[in-house]
Amino acid sequence: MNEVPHDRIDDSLIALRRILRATEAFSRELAQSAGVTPAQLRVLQIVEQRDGVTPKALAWQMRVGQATVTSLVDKLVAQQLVRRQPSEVDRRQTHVMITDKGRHCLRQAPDAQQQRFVRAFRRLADWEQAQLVSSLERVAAMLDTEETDASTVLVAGPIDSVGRDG
Amino acid sequence: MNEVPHDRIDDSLIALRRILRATEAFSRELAQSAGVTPAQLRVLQIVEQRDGVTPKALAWQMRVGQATVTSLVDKLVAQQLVRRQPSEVDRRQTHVMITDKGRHCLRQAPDAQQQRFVRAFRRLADWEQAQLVSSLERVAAMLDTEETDASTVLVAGPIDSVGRDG
DNA sequence: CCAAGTTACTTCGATTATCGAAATATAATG
DNA sequence: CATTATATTTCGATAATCGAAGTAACTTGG
Repeated sequence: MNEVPHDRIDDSLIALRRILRATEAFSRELAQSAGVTPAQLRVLQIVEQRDGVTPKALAWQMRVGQATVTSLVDKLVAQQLVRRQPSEVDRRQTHVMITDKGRHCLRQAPDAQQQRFVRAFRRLADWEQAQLVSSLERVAAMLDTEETDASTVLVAGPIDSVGRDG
Repeated sequence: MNEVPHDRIDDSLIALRRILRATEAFSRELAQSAGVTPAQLRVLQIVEQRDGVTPKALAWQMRVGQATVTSLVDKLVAQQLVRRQPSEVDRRQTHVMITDKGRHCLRQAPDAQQQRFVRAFRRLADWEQAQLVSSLERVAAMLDTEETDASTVLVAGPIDSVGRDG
């Protein structure tokens, strides 16, 4: 098992690269079809998932500074896609809440990436699906650093309710 | 096989999300340790792989406008990491060539992500590695659109020679 | 209860990435 | 040669991002 042909590692990295590129490209299109920028869409998605999230948590999850989050939330507030609500328990804190318009905006985005993925996934046989999940999780574990809080990732992960349409 | 539990799809998307987040975070660190910005690093990596690449090809591969590439290449030229060389066959074209300093800069980046991945990969049993490659390629195929030119992806994919050190 | 320190957030100023439109130079075509 | 097409750059604008400084509110030691 020490004999590892580099071809396989390269193949994996190539595939990973393809996945990343596809996702990046889709995220751009997706944001455009929702009428917001990619960074704003990320915020909006997180806020929908964790309604009332604080700017600090947003910053941590997105790996950007708080100043950046302030700026992004400003833009979304200006478009009335989210609103700020001061916390009642700790008035230093602000809760970012999604608005109906924000939800509607997310619904506008057909999420072509997930649709494509879901369609392809459904065509796979049961054992293939299981294997796919296991492999993806394995790769994720390989790349994940310890600093990543698993629970947060799980909460933040699913991007959007998927397949609930049928 | 029509009965597809959504849990599995969600699990896949969660894992994909984790992979993306890990990669994003690493790319930031990586670029920082190389002394350039993430976007500049992407250009530098591509230029190393496809020395003499034209701005148009760069723009296509990165999915950004040519104006953006011009700006990025400007920055890299200012740091003497790449240079522009007018084409001799078609003087409208410019070739972007990496410099020794540019190569050195890339070497400075330890590429923690790949190292971590490679280390983990080597610990897997043979059959596991094979399965991983196959699964990743399957996912990549699921996400890839037709517009993506396979040959270009392959040329551009491997980011860097990997594992050649040991 | 208050002074000092800490925390959460925003503001400000600067840099970078990005785009589209216009400009420039060159190639190709008829 | 005139026109059209292509490759690139320039220009002006917007967005994302950061660090540092500022503000308000909580916490804690006395």
